[in-house]
Amino acid sequence: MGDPTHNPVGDNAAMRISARADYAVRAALQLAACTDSGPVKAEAISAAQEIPHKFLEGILNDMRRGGLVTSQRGGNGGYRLARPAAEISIADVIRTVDGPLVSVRGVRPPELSYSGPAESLLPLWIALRANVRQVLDGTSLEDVACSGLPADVKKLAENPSAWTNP
Amino acid sequence: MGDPTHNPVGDNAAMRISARADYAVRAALQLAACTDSGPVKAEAISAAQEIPHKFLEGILNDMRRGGLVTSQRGGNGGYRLARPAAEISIADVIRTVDGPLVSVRGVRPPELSYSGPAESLLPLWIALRANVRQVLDGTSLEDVACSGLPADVKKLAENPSAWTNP
DNA sequence: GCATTTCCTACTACTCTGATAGGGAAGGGT
DNA sequence: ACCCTTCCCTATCAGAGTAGTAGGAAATGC
Repeated sequence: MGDPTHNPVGDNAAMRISARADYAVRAALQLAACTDSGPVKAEAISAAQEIPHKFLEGILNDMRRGGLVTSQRGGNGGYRLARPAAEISIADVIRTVDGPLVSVRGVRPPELSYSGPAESLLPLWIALRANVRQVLDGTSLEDVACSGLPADVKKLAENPSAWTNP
Repeated sequence: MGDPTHNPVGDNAAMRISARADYAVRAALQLAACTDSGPVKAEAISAAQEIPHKFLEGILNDMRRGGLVTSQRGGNGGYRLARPAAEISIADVIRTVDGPLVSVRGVRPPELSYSGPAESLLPLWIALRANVRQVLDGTSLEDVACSGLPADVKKLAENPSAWTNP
């Protein structure tokens, strides 16, 4: 008992950022960087960020439907951000391609209800979500691509213990 | 364009707490509550928290292998916490049944590397993870089951805007 | 030896993830 | 008018993970 080499069920994490979300954010950052040089082709983004290009096409399409980017077909078409990079948060991008930021058992925290000794679990999930939002809603594409992370986020990332695995 | 009724791809969230993790925490809380009354049967937990009992059995087993609970078979056997409830964090429980807290595309943040305008994405994920840890590592079973959430967590949960969906 | 309760293995149904393939539709240049 | 480029749409796929269910073997206490 108390087996120190215990490995959980899978090697999969409890809260995971999907490849879609990661790719979407990186694509958006690429668009934020190349701001005043006309539309950027999917192929260019795919090459710059090493994202499978057909997969990326689908993601860019979702972002267009979500109103995050606009597109132009033909000759030298491509994509560009629909709004200034400073007005698009990382959370906006993730929500657009992956839905709500945080859920528990598939439902958003406010829809949950617990009883007995688990009653205070609901406020805990709410606090967790609030903390996730603080980082992802509070950081814009411009912050990441150019001007540097917001002060509070930078502070979190500067703590060396934040970089170590459990 | 900018379709206001846009619904992402699935209705699934970006970062989700699985049913396993939610059940595991609630079961552990139930054990934390019934501390000095001998071992608690899986069936009792399952009834109290409305968790499918065969599913719960598997989860309790994982927690035993992970050294979080001890078990006793036969007559009036059951489960109890292996350590005092104040010394087991919510993160401990989740890691035991679901692996690492946060991952991006299946790998833990420190293993990632980004280039170009996405370079500052790594510290962002690190900050995100730090914030998740702050809540889940900083809250014990006892906090949730009896003594009330830690001050900083309570503060997060008291903000009304934390309770609204985007 | 018998009831109880944990422990183990296997199985199922379904969904999600991370892609790939092929072609159709729009736009621009000449 | 033509053609080339680039986005846009639909379909398909293999593999993995999720949430359970089922049946029985092994331990414990009376």
